[in-house]
Amino acid sequence: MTPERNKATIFDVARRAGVSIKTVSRVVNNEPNVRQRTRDKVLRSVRELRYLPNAAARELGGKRSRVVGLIYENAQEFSYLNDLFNGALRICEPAGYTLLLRPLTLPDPEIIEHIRQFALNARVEGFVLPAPLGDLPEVPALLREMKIPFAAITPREPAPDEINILCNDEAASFSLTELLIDQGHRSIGFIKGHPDHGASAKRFAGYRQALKKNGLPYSARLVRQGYFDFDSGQAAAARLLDLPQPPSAILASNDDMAAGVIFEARGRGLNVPGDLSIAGFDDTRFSSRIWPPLTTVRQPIIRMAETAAGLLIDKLDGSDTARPEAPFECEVVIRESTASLA
Amino acid sequence: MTPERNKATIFDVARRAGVSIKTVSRVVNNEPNVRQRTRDKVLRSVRELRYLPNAAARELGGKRSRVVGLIYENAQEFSYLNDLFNGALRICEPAGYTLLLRPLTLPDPEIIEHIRQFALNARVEGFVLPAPLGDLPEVPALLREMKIPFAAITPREPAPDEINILCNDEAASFSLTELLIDQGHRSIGFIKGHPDHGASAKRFAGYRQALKKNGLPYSARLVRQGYFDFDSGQAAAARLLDLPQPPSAILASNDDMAAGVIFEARGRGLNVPGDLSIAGFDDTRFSSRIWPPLTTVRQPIIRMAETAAGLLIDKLDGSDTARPEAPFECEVVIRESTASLA
DNA sequence: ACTTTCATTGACAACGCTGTCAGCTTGCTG
DNA sequence: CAGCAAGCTGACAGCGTTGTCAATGAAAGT
Repeated sequence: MTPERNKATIFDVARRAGVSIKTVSRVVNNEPNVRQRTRDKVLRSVRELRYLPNAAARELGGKRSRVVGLIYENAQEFSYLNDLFNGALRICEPAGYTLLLRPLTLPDPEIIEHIRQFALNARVEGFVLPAPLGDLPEVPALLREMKIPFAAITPREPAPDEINILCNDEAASFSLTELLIDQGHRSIGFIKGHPDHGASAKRFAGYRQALKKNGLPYSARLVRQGYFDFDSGQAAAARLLDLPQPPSAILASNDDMAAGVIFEARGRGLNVPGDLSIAGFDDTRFSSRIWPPLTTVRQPIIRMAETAAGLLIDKLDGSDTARPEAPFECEVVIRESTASLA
Repeated sequence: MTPERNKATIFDVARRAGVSIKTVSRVVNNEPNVRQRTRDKVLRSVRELRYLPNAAARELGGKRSRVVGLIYENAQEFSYLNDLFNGALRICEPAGYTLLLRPLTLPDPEIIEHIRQFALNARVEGFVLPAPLGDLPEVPALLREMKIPFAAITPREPAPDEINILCNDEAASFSLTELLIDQGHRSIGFIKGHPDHGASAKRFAGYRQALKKNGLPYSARLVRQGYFDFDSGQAAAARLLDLPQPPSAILASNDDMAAGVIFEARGRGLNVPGDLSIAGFDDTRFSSRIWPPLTTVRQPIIRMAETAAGLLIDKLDGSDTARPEAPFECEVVIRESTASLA
């Protein structure tokens, strides 16, 4: 069944280089205490024989699987997942790590058990933990209990000795809100994100701060709860637009919901952005493809994922360079779904 | 570094059950020639000790990695990839296989080398090969050369002894075109898909057949080449709409391009579907979320992926039940981007 | 009852690597 | 130039399975 494979083993390399297998092992694993000349000899025969270490033997002998797990919520926006995966993969692959994906469906009372099984079955050495899984307290708790290191990509408070990648959601939300205010909007609706996502609170906070700083009143009527999906965005928009004095702009906590707002506005014959300005978050693949193209906030997900994977692997490899990461900067992308109030 | 793991080994199980490790191995691997009573005894201690076979030892001893690779074009529509992955995973995981993803960027002169490296590094035993990679002749050729079985999900001619999952693209395209004809459209533009995708030709063929059967003339002017992306769809639409006698309906070979057509139509102040009916293919996540919601064709990707993975694993496991699969049925989804000609 | 056959079971050698530890070289120190 | 530390190298024992093959037990045929 199994196809023919790379046949050269560490013995072949050792014989050809005239050293012991242990020395080959040292060279291949970049361990210290090998004379340069010896190292070169070994590397040459590695190349000549196209030697590829047998991962199974490596794991069995060395207790290291070199597997990094990436668990995520299945309902997440695909472009987010795609960036996440590609970013992490770009780091893991050259470092000799295998990146394993595992979707999880929320809510799920057995989620902890599923993660545990996955970690065990796949021999995961470390996890990349994107939002919203990193926001659930029990997930980090489980990993701590299992003593599996993880790199969270989520706007929570960074715990000591744990890797946590942040971006300045709050500041971005602030800017976006100010943009609308600068355009003359005085009544700005806000659709909150899923309460289990840490980003939701941050984005909401940025909105409130911008109102406050610009002397605009905060009205709870203009704020609706959403759940990051299209339908909840549409529903929230419907209620905002049904208000006796509907807002002239709506800020949705992500683009899916913003798309729902546009959908609802169109259904009511409203002109966007003429009658209603709309902005979102995330700069999804489709944000620029819908009509009108969406004003939104772009997170550097790929770089965040790269950093997360990089720090995690450093930790797994023991090259513990403890460096506190500065939050990543979000970027406001201004498109055509927002306009000055006539 | 490596966290504490499941400690029970095959020896522990064997001792507890009062048998040899080989017998435990037999039971765990569902091999024949074990008395039922013995099997039960072993299974009980497996359960009691929460025994989990060590995958590395298994691979080292048995030469089987139980890794299935899923390579895909990175530019692919995410929802397609997501369905693909989830479908395949749903089969692989319970069967004890690890599903490994590997994005590939096209075009890439070294793609073959990348796939080869991936197969070697990850010890891939079998591949799920979705379009358009399965359409490239060199990819199946490489896998045949490496003697790695694969299950292609692509509308090519099924090769003997190879797994190939099909769906009736052509018939779906035919239906979609007839739908427009039934709505009174007599001048229907068509935007072809990427020439490297097998589906493109099928979809185009269905269009032509429908015209022919309904006695409508075929005009090359009404056909433009696209590349499955939004921009090429928009560009093609621009040229069709610039025609002295523009079509009253446009059929795009996928939804991304159809979204581009809508975008272009809106930019010109055209009313969709009032002035122009538009339909696409694939029923992307956003197809129902853009305005107007898109009439399109839905493929049962998840089921296709499940079937592909299932047949592949059967083959890897040696339970070779050679069964010719009937093509999967696509489903025309009628939404609001198409309407009767006034 | 005595083979013969086949199902069932176990002993033990791989599999290809890393960890441990001992031994041999060097280079320095005084 | 002895004496010692540090650098370098190799021998060898695992690691936890599966594959091979021989041994045993049970069923069937004569």
